[in-house]
Amino acid sequence: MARTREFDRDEALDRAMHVFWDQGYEATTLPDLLAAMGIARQSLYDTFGDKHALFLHALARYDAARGAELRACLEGATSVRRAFRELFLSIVDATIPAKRRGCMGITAAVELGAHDPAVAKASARRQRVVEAVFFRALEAARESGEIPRAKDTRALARFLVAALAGLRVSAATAPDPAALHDIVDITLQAFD
Amino acid sequence: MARTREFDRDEALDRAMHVFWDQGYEATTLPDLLAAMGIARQSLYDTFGDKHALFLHALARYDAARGAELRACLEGATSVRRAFRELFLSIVDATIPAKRRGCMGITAAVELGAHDPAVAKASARRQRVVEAVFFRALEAARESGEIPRAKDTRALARFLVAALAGLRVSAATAPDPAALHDIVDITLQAFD
DNA sequence: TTCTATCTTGACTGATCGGTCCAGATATCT
DNA sequence: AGATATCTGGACCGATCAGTCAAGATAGAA
Repeated sequence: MARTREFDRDEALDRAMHVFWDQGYEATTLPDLLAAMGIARQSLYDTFGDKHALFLHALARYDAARGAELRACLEGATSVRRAFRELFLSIVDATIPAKRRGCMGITAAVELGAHDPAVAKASARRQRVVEAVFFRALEAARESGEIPRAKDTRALARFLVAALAGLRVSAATAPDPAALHDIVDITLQAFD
Repeated sequence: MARTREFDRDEALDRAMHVFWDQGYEATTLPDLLAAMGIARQSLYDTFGDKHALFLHALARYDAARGAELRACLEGATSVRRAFRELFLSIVDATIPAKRRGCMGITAAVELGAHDPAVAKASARRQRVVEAVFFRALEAARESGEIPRAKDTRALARFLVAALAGLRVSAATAPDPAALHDIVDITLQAFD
């Protein structure tokens, strides 16, 4: 009936995601995207809509991948505290070296959130999802006795979401391993 | 000998700062700047150089103002802990309402830091300055006995810098007062 | 008053932006 | 094999970008 698409939609979206992730929204041009995605201009518009729509698709993909990663980190962990420690340290390690890539979610929220309702909504949603993942893990830990019964796990989850963002910003701003480890250590004291 | 400048340099720079602060670097156009500053194109180039140089000037001005503000908050406070509480809460209050303006420093670092050496350098410097201000306040508090002698004030200062960034990102992403107050409360437990 | 250095203004430039259109290629279905 | 729907590539569009240039206005020095 018709010609089939020659490129893989998800792979192309993945590549677009990485370009936006690396450069932000405004600094990314269509030629940048086309080169990275390896597809023609018209294919991009046919498949994803315009630049803004493509960005939202990429952001959703990022959120999904990131959410899965977080869940994998925390669910079924023997010690939630240790799981969070590893999570934070993995961010420290991932942000320091040559691959100086931050968090696409934070970049999107900071760069566009104030003026772009769709991005603001996505950001708020992402924050809720992460908080929920954290909260579930903390609740499980409280029931298992790892965390004191008296702990306000809702507040702790919120704090950890903010701490994660703070760590990422710090890591992106001044990648000093010693300082970042200090930050992680004190953050984890919130479990006591 | 020659005609005198008709506009006030600092006031014009201040207005440019607010535009960048509000919109970020890439999304801000020369016409935006000229309209806000109320000066002609040529005057901008003569006085501040190109857009990028103007941004660096604006960022430096922001850092100076912000640094003075922080010092005023912390220096001479009777209780450092209470001073930090007020500092954090002022950010919560300032970020929530209509004036949904984030932190120009974080925006600059996140949007440009990875690819713009001058901005990266300014961001790192700002972080060092803020950490130093925090550190001094904490040291003074330790000597006055407000904080336990055993506290690692260097680490605590670093943590508080990160916490501040995390709070700002959270406030910009999902301005829920209850959640933000939870975050502040747990952050302040680091003093115990 | 005259001279002159500098400010102001607005037109202009080449480049690049995001987005559209069209012609030709191609794979699937009948 | 033929018909056709869709993909691909590249030319093209008006708009807008940051930055420059030149001409006129203006204030201070002599």
